[in-house]
Amino acid sequence: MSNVSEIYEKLNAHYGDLQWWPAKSPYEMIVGAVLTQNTAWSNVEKALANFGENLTPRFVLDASPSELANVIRPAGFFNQKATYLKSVTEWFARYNFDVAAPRALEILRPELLAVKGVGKETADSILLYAFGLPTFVIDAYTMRICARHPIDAGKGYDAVKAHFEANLPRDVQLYNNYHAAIVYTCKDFCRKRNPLCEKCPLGDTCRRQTHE
DNA sequence: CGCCAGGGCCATA
DNA sequence: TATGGCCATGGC
Repeated sequence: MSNVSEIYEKLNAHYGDLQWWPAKSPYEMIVGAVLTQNTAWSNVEKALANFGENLTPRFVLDASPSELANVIRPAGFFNQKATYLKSVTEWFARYNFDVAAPRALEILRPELLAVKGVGKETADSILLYAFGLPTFVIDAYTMRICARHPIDAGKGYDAVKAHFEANLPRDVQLYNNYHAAIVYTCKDFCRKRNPLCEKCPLGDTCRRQTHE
């Protein structure tokens, strides 16, 4: 029984089965994954809302860089992200903007990592939450949980990802739910500024019981 | 006012 | 391979 699975049991007991990502469609999920890079989700929501009826691959591909940048302005880094959205959408076009057909993780992940603006976290998020493939997502929240709890996951994205996957059944629903629960936990309790360790589902194993 | 947010790219050593 | 600078908005 590893700490990885023990922590999951506690999170699942608190949050239940989330089966998550705040998006109405796979393409919206992909756009959100890029827009949320080092950005508060509240700002991503504003940018997504700015698309209106234009949250489509066609609009993103056809819009001028400055036009697209203006739409996503509230999400920050808008010039970079405009080009990133175009490049990831061009990649998605290879698959007819369709996530339904069977895809191999071993093919899609290297392809995504070769896309400008798609790093490991964004790639894994897209693969797990849009394509439904079993790859564990590591983000700043996951790193924070690892730092505050007795999880000897090693250092760096690849090591932490490998540690989680090695200690869990290779299951898409589980990966989805686990990462979602980590995000909820960090937003609700395990915050950087005002952590609520007393009420946190993981409070009993937290190394940071006291607030500075 | 400063710090932070669900990263990633690029230059440099 | 591993840092550091850079990108930028909005909430607190």
